[in-house]
Amino acid sequence: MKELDPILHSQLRLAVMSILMNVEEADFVYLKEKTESTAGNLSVQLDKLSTAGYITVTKGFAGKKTRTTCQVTELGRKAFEQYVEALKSYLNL
Amino acid sequence: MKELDPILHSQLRLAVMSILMNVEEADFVYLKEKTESTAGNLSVQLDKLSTAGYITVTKGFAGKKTRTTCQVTELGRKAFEQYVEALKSYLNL
DNA sequence: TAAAGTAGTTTATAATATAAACCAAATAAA
DNA sequence: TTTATTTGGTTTATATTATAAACTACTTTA
Repeated sequence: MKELDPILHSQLRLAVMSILMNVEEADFVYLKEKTESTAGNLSVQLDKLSTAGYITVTKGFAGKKTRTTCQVTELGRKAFEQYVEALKSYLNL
Repeated sequence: MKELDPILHSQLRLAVMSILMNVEEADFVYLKEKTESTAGNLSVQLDKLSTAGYITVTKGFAGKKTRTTCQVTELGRKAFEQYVEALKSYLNL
């Protein structure tokens, strides 16, 4: 049986990646709302995705407020697609 | 976003369930080989699935050797199907 | 009958996820 | 204008989970 990438096999990280696969970019606040996660948890998981090279995290400003935006990388896109393929063999899809 | 049943969202437990969904029953040794897990890990995860009511574990004999066989329950079958549905929304399938 | 193998379980440890506590800047209220 | 309050996060402590190592009991082989 295929290995399931442990970086992606986590509910919150998978949710974040799932969102990022369908948009150009998404910011911290949006991801937090969409995933209904706590800020702390989200922050940690974004770090892990970023450290793995699956997303880029950019800190900027929206007016005077800080704004953290995320984008999936090419590596992340590939990892996600491979994860989906691996999972299919478990789910009988 | 839908919740992913934490009992199923574990590589080894998911692998076991995936196997059991397609066969009448499977024994410990077979599951261990198929999943390439250690006996200890498998034993623990079978317990969890059993405690959740997702599988039944029956201890019997094959000749003089002990033989532990597992079967998925109706509850387990439903949980697995719901898990698949929930995952689909993450994977864009 | 001693050694090695089989079929597991129990327990200790490492890794993970999660939330609570915290911090800094901006805005609102007194 | 100083003092709450809110916003947008990060760091750290804790609970949960996964995993393998160590162990048990019984069987087969030498």
